[in-house]
Amino acid sequence: MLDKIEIALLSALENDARLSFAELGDKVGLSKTPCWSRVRDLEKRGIINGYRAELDPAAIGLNIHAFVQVTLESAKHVEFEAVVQRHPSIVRCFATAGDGDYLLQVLVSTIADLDRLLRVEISRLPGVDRISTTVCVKTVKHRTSIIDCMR
Amino acid sequence: MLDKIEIALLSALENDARLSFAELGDKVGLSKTPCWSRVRDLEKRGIINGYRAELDPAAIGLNIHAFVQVTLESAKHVEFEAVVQRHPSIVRCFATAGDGDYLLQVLVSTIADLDRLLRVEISRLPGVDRISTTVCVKTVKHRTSIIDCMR
DNA sequence: CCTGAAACAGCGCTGAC
DNA sequence: GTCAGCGCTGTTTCAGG
Repeated sequence: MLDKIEIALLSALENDARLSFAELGDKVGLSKTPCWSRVRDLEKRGIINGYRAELDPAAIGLNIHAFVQVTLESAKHVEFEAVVQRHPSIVRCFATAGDGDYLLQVLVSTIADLDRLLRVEISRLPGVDRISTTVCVKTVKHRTSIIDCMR
Repeated sequence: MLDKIEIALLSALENDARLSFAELGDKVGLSKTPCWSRVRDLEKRGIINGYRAELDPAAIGLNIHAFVQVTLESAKHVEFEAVVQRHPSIVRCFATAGDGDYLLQVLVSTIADLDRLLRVEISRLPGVDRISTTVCVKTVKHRTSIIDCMR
């Protein structure tokens, strides 16, 4: 599925997406031509989804980071997901098996913002029965490369 | 704290970290020199933490995505965090306020891997009292740019 | 599959304005 | 902020192992 060179390419690009193909080639032991074509191939196969600048939330004033477990009372999944998609403070949303139907990851500036988000924006969403919030007090680990999970 | 041009730069780079400074300049209405110096400044201020290729976990065989809430019985935080840091399948770890002391995000290939991770690797970690696992069955939303949370 | 060379436009980066 | 400039890079194509 993935050979050693592809894994090396992915690992390098997960650490620094702005590497030039010459630098990339040095890291994986390839000249820039095959290096370029293999990266292009990884993009076409949907393995590389894009290249993103990683920002520090706290550095731009997003000091509150929380997880919200949502339980729906009724089959309002479509409406609920639509609202979630368009809400700017909801960074991620996962449908889950276990307690709760959804897990939301939210990012806001102040506790007042969090309060408003939870009590007036999420709780009143169509079909929401119960929410349970967990505030993140420290980021212990933030792995930048998921390719290491494969070993 | 951040002016309009900086927000535009961050937004553009969160969508495509491989943009050249000339392309970036076009998007924000700047020539490439000030564009370059402002991005460099954003990096030095710690607002831009790096540039990462975003991979599709499922495309590389990481089919199981789960969240694990961990409660510690004793003051073994240091040892626990050290093990978490070095475990390849644990992508993220947050210390939390609320039910549970930590929230782990894990990525593995198969249910068997998840079972082993939970029952032999995490449960037996120093000080672990209770764990509660939530499996992600669908990613509803995965916002690539957090700069939108600021409005 | 890979390398190496050649080509050109465009790039990162510096310095002067 | 702008502009001009240097050397190197990205991308493509080609010939060859």
